[in-house]
Amino acid sequence: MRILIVEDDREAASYIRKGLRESGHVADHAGDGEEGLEMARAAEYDVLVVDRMMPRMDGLSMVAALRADDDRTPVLILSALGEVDDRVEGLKAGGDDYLVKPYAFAELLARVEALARRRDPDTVRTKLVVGDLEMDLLARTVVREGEDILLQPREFRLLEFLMKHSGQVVTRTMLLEKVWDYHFDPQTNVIDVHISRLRSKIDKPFPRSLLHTVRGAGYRLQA
Amino acid sequence: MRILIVEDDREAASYIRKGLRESGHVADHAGDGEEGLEMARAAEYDVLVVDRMMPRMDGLSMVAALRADDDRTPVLILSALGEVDDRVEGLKAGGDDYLVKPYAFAELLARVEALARRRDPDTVRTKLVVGDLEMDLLARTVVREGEDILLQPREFRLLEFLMKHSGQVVTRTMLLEKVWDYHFDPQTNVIDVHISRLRSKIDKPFPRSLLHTVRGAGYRLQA
DNA sequence: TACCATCTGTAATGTTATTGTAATGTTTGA
DNA sequence: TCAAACATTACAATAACATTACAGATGGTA
Repeated sequence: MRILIVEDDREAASYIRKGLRESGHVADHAGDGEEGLEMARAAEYDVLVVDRMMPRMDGLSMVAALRADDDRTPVLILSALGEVDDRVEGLKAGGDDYLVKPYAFAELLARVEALARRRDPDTVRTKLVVGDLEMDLLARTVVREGEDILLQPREFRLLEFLMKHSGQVVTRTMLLEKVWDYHFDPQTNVIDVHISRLRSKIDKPFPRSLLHTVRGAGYRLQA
Repeated sequence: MRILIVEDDREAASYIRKGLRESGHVADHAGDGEEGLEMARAAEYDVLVVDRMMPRMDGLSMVAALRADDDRTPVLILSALGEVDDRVEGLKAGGDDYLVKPYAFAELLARVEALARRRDPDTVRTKLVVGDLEMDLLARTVVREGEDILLQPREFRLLEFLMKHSGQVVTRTMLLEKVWDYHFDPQTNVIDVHISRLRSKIDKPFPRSLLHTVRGAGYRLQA
């Protein structure tokens, strides 16, 4: 995600920037409202994080100017003021959310991501990618190294779930609930069998395997 | 909740501590900034309550040092000074909230709990860090100095427990109950064996060891 | 209806990794 | 210096996982 931070306090800005980058986003920085307006007009950002009080042009004026241009990029306003009236003022100026200093970075991150999600109704991911393995949810196809792989419906659901949680361990209980809709332990080895079948299709024909067993815990899909 | 009180006035400290404990929290105490910094680095706290003026290292310097480490644990600063400028200074140093003496304990409690809640509204702690040792609970991975470390399930549980109580002595009885689900003494050396195996993986290959024996008491994981 | 193909779960069997035990060695503190 | 506490090692039992074959269910088609 591309995020523009408009904040005159360089220290605060670099702190936010660093945190956003660590969470996998691209973050630019403008030092005041005028510069921020210019940058926001020049490039497409997914979210703007705007300090309320700044030299030259304050945050609210900047947002108002942007909205006058018909730019609807979501804006999170940062402010040291916390009164209800200030909050209302901030939202009236065109802000989409309002965060009062001091705030925890985790909260800023959560709000920024919420704003972005709100914009395009939860960014319907239609393609999943893990390493050289790709799944197209609409076409219901799976490809690895350019080779088409045919999966049975249950195998497809299983792989979809694993791909959506790639890098994380997925437990047997999670699989039973999310892939089989079982809410009890069937006392059989259904999972083992399907994992085995899936492996024979997505891993066996290729040099590097993606589906790893984490003994005592579950399975992990990882490049 | 785990809270660290950094306060040189022992009487004040024990008062706060007692109150926090009565509210169901675990509260540790450090007598000055240096000790506080050390303890905060060694263990994971949910909130730090830091007195502003202390011998050796004052509260603001301590918080600044912590932030320089990229430690974002929420900090409530206690101070006898009440001017607006002091408050700003406190927040600039990296404090998250500021409470002026004299205060009512109820207010301190409210603020501490608010800070903890604000930190992650719904995010569960998924990563544990002790020194250069990191554990990702979702991915079920352990890394030290950038090296991946493979652990057996029981070793993983053991280390997870030690990391969650880092800086504290963990007794054999605690380990038997929480890692083995034994509620009796198996009269064997299971723990010794597993501690040994864990050490050979997380400590032996590295210059500084983290897992220390506390003779007659148990073990302590500390940077 | 009968036929066929496809999909999925079960169960039997094979394989491997993990864990506790016990034997033995080492350190520590009184 | 001695006993207790802790550390290390090897090994065998067993629990966890993998694979295969098979059979019931389902749905389409003549």
